[in-house]
Amino acid sequence: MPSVWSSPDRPAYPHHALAAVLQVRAARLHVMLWRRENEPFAGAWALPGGPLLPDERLGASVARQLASKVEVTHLAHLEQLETRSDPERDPRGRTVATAYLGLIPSDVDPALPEDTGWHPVDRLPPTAFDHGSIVASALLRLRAKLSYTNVGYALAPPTFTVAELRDIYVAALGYDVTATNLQRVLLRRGVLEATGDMASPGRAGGRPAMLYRFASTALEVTDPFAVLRPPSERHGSGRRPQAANIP
Amino acid sequence: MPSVWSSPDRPAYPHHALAAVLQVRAARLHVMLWRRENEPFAGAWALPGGPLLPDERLGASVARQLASKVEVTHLAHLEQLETRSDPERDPRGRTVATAYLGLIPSDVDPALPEDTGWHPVDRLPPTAFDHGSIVASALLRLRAKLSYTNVGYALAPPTFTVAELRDIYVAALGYDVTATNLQRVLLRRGVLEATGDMASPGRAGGRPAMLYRFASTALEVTDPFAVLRPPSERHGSGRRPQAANIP
DNA sequence: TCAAAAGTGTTGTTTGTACACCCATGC
DNA sequence: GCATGGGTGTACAAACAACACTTTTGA
Repeated sequence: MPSVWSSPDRPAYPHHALAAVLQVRAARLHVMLWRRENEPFAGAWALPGGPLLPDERLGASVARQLASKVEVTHLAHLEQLETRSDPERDPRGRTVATAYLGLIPSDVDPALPEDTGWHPVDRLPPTAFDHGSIVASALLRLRAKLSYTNVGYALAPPTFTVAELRDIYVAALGYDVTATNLQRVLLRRGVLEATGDMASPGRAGGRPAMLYRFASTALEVTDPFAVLRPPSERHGSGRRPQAANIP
Repeated sequence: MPSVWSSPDRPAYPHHALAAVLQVRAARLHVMLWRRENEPFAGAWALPGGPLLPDERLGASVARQLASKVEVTHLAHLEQLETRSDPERDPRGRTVATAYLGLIPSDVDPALPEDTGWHPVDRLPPTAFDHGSIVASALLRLRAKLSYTNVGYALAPPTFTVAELRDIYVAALGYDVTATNLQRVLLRRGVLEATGDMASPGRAGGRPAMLYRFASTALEVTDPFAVLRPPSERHGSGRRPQAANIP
């Protein structure tokens, strides 16, 4: 097998896999960043990631590199985001980077290396390379998918009350959502299901809350676009169109 | 931390930019493919594309490579789709490829090189590499975006009747849409606007149709998700959430 | 008995589909 | 006038937001 290394007629580029790992912590959405020790961007914060290895796929590469930061089993969701190719993105020389979006449920608090920490997405420290804008992309992607898929499962604990879920959605979406309507929408869509258990009220009292869980922990499109749908099932074949790799 | 940059192995990979260019032709959605002359996959059909050059961004690379096939000015839309990294995707050796989705309006018929042609997406010839599944991804992306953005402008001529637009949507979506409701939805959303002109009826007669155009020829999200919207504008700040890089 | 928290009922609005009906033209 | 499309009007349904109201607990 020919070498993967560069030759004059086959220009080759170091390829990095990056992860924007998001988690709701203390009612705010955070992203995992590590502090660079060396130039370039010494002291700035960067997304975890690193070079793609010769017989690795990008998805596996991200997972491998994240393994040095957190237990990968905590990652409830991982999806490809976009590929950045600006020749100037790394001052040391040209690299191409493919970014992934990762999500961690709010109930785990993985031990992180010394140089790594969580930062609120709406108040990022100085970031290295183009990582700041990658975080912005990740945010947009997450917010979109929260609205029309069941990705919430990747941010929420295994079971939760509607109020707890509301706090997670509010943190992730960045705007207010009422528990009443959140419950109704997600139940109607079959995204949530009751566990049958109840949470005990806090010391302030109040009616005990039901515990819910996500009905599925695989990504599903739950709100196939309301518009331009195919003719209704009454006469037709009943097939709805594939609900898109949004992506 | 040891620098990966100074260490001897800094694996690099040839990177290809590919384009799945779609156009509605004769009431069917087609994709542009060229026939490979040489091994591997000699005789199979491939997406246009080629190697990323040393100071090129991926978007520019796709545009450059497409220029050898069609006039790039015909490309009404171009967006990044996804990056494929399977080590086995090219039997000659490892490559990474980033695919783009391109759209050409139905009223142009660009001259193509000898080896290049249009193929209905629902009846592809044998395809090279992973290009068949990339076409499938492009299709899903297009269909999703037709429903909640104004991408239609990139498939339609500058002006058109609702019936003509309907035919384009039907071809692209792969299921039936009524002209009546398509018109209503797109007008209500402000996606379409009347030109004031009329089309002359065919020789079979019939009421003359109004000519419409897309109000904007830049990609816009026209149906920010109907769900989990922020509190209504009546009291709040009125800001809707960023409508996502769907992408 | 009161405050706190959870959940349900109800109403109004928006947005879409379905389908009947009216309109303008060629022959 | 009549066939052939084009366009509008109306009815119906689904999905959601808003908000009042009821339920169930702790103190």
